[in-house]
Amino acid sequence: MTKPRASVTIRDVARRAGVSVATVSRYINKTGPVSKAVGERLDAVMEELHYVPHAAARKLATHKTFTIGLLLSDIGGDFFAPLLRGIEDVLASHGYDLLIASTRKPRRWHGKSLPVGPHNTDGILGFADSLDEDHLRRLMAQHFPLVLIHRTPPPDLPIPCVTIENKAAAHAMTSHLIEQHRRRRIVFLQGPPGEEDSHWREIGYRRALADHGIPFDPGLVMRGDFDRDVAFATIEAALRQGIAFDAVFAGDDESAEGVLAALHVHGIAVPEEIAVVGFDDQRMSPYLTPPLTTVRAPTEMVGRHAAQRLIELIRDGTTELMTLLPTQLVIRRSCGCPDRGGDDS
Amino acid sequence: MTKPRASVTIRDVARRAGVSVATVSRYINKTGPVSKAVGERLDAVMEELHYVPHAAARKLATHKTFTIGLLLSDIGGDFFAPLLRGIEDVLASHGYDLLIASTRKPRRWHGKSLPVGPHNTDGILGFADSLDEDHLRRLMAQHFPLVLIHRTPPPDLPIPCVTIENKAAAHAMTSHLIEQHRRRRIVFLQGPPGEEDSHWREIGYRRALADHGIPFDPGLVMRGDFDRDVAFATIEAALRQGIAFDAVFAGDDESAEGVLAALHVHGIAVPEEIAVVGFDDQRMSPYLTPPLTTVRAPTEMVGRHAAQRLIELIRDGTTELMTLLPTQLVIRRSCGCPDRGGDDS
DNA sequence: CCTGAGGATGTAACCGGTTACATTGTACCC
DNA sequence: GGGTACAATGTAACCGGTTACATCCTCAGG
Repeated sequence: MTKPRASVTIRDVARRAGVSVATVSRYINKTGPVSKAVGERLDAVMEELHYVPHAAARKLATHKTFTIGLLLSDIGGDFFAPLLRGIEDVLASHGYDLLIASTRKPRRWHGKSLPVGPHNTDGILGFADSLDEDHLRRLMAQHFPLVLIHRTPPPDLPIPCVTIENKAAAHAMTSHLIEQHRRRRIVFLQGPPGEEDSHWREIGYRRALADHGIPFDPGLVMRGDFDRDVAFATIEAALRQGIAFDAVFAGDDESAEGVLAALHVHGIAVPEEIAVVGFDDQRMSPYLTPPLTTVRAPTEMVGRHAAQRLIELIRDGTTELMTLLPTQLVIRRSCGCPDRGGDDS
Repeated sequence: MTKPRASVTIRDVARRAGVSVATVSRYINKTGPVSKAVGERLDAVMEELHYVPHAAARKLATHKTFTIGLLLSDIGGDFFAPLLRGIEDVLASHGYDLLIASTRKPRRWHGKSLPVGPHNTDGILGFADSLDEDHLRRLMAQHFPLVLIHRTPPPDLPIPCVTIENKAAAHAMTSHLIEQHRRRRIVFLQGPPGEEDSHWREIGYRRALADHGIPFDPGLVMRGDFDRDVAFATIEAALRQGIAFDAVFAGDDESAEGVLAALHVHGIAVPEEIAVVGFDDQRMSPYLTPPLTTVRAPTEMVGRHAAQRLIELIRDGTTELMTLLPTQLVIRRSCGCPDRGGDDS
């Protein structure tokens, strides 16, 4: 019923083939010479017995797990699928397994010990704020391979990270609104407090204002939390207070959706009265009304690069510290540009 | 540089605390009596040494990995994020780790041996067609815990599975088109060949036709492959051939998107001339033009139930064989129903 | 005072691989 | 013919935990 405990071990294979376990191990791992005849016999025996080496035993003996851990602060969202696909694809092609740990609540592990680490993986990928600074310092102290995704490390910690070009894109987007569409009072909707992408996007926004001689008005920077409903409420409040603005640069597409909804219920025309742009280019963005002008984030590439960096770090002990992937403006209609027909999707 | 091999073992802890390894192990696992005084000393020492038990060693000794494997035929898409979230959440709450193996190409492992199995996990979750029938038989023969997701096992294999109510929903959706919107020539767009969800949806569709006395026309069943572009091409071809139809039941929302696009470029009014409905209720579906009437699939719940079933199977050696989760019609505009304003999102 | 029960702890075998080292055999070269 | 090099293989220790079993101690009951 429960456990026939029939698991086949390397000794069973060795006995059946009339050789020693060392020979079997060497043959499997190509780690020493084995005669052709014995090799063939082993192939046959292993096939016959359905032998599969026990991962834990191997890990214990070699101190290599060939597993990497991925820490996510929140699984779900459009973000996650392409990121994972990129990571998984690269890892698989190098023979690594992927162990995932996630949480609904951001910062679940802050202060606690991590579910992945030296005891069960060869290295870890940490997304955004999934790890706190203590974790980073401890892991570095142990020389444990670690790569951050969408997050830069504290200045004194040389931890490789992979993230996207936020500032330049935000600058370009803001400049587009100013130059092409003559907007001057542009609201910026921030992400959650401390969110790094949002931080850089805001910097780019401010820089663009400065570069065009538009004074920065702190009253135009509002909370969006990368959340549809928060953004909706924020814009409603702004309208009610009579704050004047002619464009909204939402921190991400999620909040842009809320902005569009709020303007819609108030009967304000987009883009004629108020232009709206976002960031990320999510799946639904082309279908919003009007189609959302935004910035495409190469999320799958982020995953691929992060995995690549980590593997190099494990193998060579070193890799590039900073990988910044390019982003790209996606002009649709919500900024005021004309319909360009069969756009991408 | 490379490996300071400074890993702290249970013997280090034992020595430092002046007790034997057995005592330490017993204390950690609460598997035998340990005096209060020693317990406190051990707590202190473990904290001081940052001791974390080595997972592989424990697994080897206990023959329990506390890890489950998830096999995906293709990661990515709106589908996976909620599914994974559900799985991860339940597993984590029971102390299980999640090992993921995926592929871009469907059926990558068909005929080959699997990346997860008895050698590295306590049980596996298999999504749709990720495993072939040989895999299923072999795993069953070894009594290895296995739960299928969005797939039912061959009739002679008692493998638990978790899937959604496709037939009843498809029946209800088709009936809605017939009864509420007087449609009689309804195209059904199939998923990829062999896709099980699609199969049941088609059964529901046919049953509804029969129940309303509408003769089944095989010429109205076409390929959609759950793919936007395939669906687009199929509808274009149908229009060009002059096939008469007044509604399209797309096998999923992805293909419904293609249908809408094709009808749009041909200047056909939806829903006035042709009604369109889908299945899944993806993120973008409310934003299509017109907003898509579809069926909501409780994907996160599927993940939760599957994980729950597997854990029961591992713990108790048995669980329910079939879990069928309810789906729900989501009426929007593409079927011809009037706008109901602030719909869900 | 002796005995038995049970609490607290230690000793050592074991899980299933890997690998350093030893051993044997054969071919090759001088 | 003797020595060397190297291919092919075996022996046994080791990785870091768990756990069956043995030991020792204390305390209650007769």
